[in-house]
Amino acid sequence: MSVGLTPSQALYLWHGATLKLVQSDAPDLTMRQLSIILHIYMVPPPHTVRGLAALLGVTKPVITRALDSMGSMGLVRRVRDERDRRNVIIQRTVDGALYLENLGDLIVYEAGELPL
Amino acid sequence: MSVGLTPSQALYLWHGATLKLVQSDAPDLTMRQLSIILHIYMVPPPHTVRGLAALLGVTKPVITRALDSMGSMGLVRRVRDERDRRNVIIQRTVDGALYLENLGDLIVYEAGELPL
DNA sequence: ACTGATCGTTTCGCATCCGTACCATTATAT
DNA sequence: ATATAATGGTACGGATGCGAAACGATCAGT
Repeated sequence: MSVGLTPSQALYLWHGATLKLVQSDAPDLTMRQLSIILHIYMVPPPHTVRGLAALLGVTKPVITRALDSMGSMGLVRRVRDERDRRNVIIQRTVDGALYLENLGDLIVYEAGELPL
Repeated sequence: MSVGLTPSQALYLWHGATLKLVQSDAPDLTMRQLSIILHIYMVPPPHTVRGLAALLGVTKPVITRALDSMGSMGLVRRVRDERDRRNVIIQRTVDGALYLENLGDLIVYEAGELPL
């Protein structure tokens, strides 16, 4: 199954998906927050604050605040690393998995609506 | 050319694309702003403040402010409708077209990196 | 001409996000 | 034991976004 995508199709896809995302009542994540939660769920652990900050090219407080926000939404969870108690390991949650599952379905649906 | 996309592939695609977008020096658009500019460029004109507000399900000032921001970035342009001077027609710009062209290429590149 | 509706903008108070700088805790090296 | 480094969090001032409400300009109906 190939995912050959033209630039025009790519933009149509993003147009439809972001529109649905904005229209929905789902929590309105920042682009950075979305990038963070996607990374946490799509890339094998462990994930740390410092690692995410370096990956995104932003400062640590950005990650801390994003985890605060998404944590209060129940999308991610913080756990102290017992092997090195300076670290905080960011973990997935059921609600976070549901959120991304919903996002994935939304994009797939938009892809189905694409003009070929 | 089919765009069959599994939910997993969709999330990988968004993961890669949002990550590159955050990492880049490109102006950091809000999800709403991104949705607006995509709509302006992907859907035939005319585009008005009220129409966009209704489409996104947000209030008018949100659109006004988004146009202020993106206007100062040179991504969109406002023009009075001479047939009905109450209306403001939102138009495309060269810089806006370049911005979206870049976004489209970025997504296409990520799609090429997708695990099949 | 007058009235009411429509459209975009502005103002207001509030919430959130940003980067810089600093702090508390914990680990490592000497 | 002490000093140094590393990690995440907090405080701060500034920038930006938000919705509700009010405003000025313009149009349409009578």
